[in-house]
Amino acid sequence: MIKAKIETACTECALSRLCLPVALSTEDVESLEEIIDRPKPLSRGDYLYQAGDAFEALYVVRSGAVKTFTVDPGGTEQITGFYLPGELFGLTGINKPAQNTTAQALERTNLCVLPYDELDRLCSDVPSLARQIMKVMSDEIREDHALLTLVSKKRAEARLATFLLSIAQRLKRRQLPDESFQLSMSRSDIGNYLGLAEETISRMFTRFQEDGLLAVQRKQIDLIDRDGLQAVCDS
Amino acid sequence: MIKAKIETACTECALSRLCLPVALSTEDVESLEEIIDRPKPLSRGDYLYQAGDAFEALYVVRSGAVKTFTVDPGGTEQITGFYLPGELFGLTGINKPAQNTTAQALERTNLCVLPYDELDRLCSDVPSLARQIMKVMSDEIREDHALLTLVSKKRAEARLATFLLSIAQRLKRRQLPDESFQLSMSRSDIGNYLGLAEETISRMFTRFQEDGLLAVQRKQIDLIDRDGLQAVCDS
DNA sequence: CGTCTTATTGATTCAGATCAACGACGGTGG
DNA sequence: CCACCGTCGTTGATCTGAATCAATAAGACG
Repeated sequence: MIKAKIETACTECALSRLCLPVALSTEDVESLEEIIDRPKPLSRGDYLYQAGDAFEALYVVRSGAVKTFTVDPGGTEQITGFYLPGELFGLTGINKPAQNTTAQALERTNLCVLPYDELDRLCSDVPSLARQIMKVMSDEIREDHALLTLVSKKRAEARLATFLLSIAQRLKRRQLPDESFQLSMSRSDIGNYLGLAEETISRMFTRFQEDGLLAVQRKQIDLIDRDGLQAVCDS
Repeated sequence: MIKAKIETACTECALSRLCLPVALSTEDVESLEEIIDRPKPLSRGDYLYQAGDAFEALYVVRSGAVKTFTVDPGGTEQITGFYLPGELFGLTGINKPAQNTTAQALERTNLCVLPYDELDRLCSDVPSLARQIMKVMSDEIREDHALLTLVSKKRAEARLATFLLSIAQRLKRRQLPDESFQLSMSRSDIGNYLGLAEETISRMFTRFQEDGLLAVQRKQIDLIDRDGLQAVCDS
């Protein structure tokens, strides 16, 4: 079957342990399987949905990366998350009339799409699925609180060091290289996310490099001294 | 019945329109009713639960006020929310081994306690209850994102003005006085929440007063020029 | 190969933190 | 009921981290 490469079943998917199926029986995964859509890959810059769109689905990144952001009434943009392979997003739309977030691909990206009305129906039959969704939501709330602490209480170096270690840790969980990787987002995106100017991000990268913590070449990052970076996180 | 005053049923409760029962049938509210516990009032400073405690329940404020906060590995405290009458909290513990948040009463406070294992069982029978909990969680995520934008992108005056208008709006929804009210949290708590020093909060209060936006007497706040305050939010 | 975007680096400014001192409540016990 | 003490809030002076403004450099892409 030609579509085989794209239509990887959940049961075959290397990410399934990290995704929704984690708490489900084989049988329940098969029910989930039936409602999942795997659309054609998105290109860098493509929107998955925009603020104001009807809420239709949850999404899981299979490959590539996605950012989500809100725009407040005054036009201020705030990036609320970067999503890497195996990560579920789109939860802010649940039971809301419309999306208030926009989601955009940061590079060529493949997704699993979980249409929400069918997912919701499935939740009635499979309580553990509802429970798993709630767990993912409560994880998201906790992560948001950690980010708030970072942005509200830590200095610029600590913010960037924490960000980099978080990316590395998430790559590692997906068994992707975590010492040497490509950032898919711009300096300006990182700054927006961390509440810093893009110039500050640049300067911090330079400083980390001078301090022998990492090697930077544009978007390519090589972690050299993780303990050192970890120490910077607490400053 | 002597306990009548404390044991106000959900169906009688003025807050029920704002609380979980909003999406439930009378019958389902009665099921919910059966699992709700209404303990004796808490005094200022009492802990509802602390980080590390087992996750046992969700909570609704009936009167008084509660703050929740996290403490990161380095000991940094971050207040993650203030909860007023009718507001549900405790969601970060769902499907987690333990609380990572601490909840503390800011003044004499009455609560409704929803034991989670029973609530979870009820969710299997009443899909709209699960849906309503998910909605509250996704609300919380959205609010956290709004707070992140506030802390990461706005100046001190805008942060405090937004905070005050948000309190007023929430009081109004509960039909409580929203022009003239008592803040139950300290300057230091407000500063912690908004990512500012307590001295800065003090100075902003003074400035707002000089500008004729409000009158402050210690914890007593009287809003004078809401449009003016609103304008400060966008600066 | 030229153009456009993204990143880097430097100079200067500024908002808010920090340090320090004082004042005003409010709770407690005599 | 009043006086004391401790906490909380206010105000002032100074410092500093990061923003902003400005210019250049380095890729990316057509």
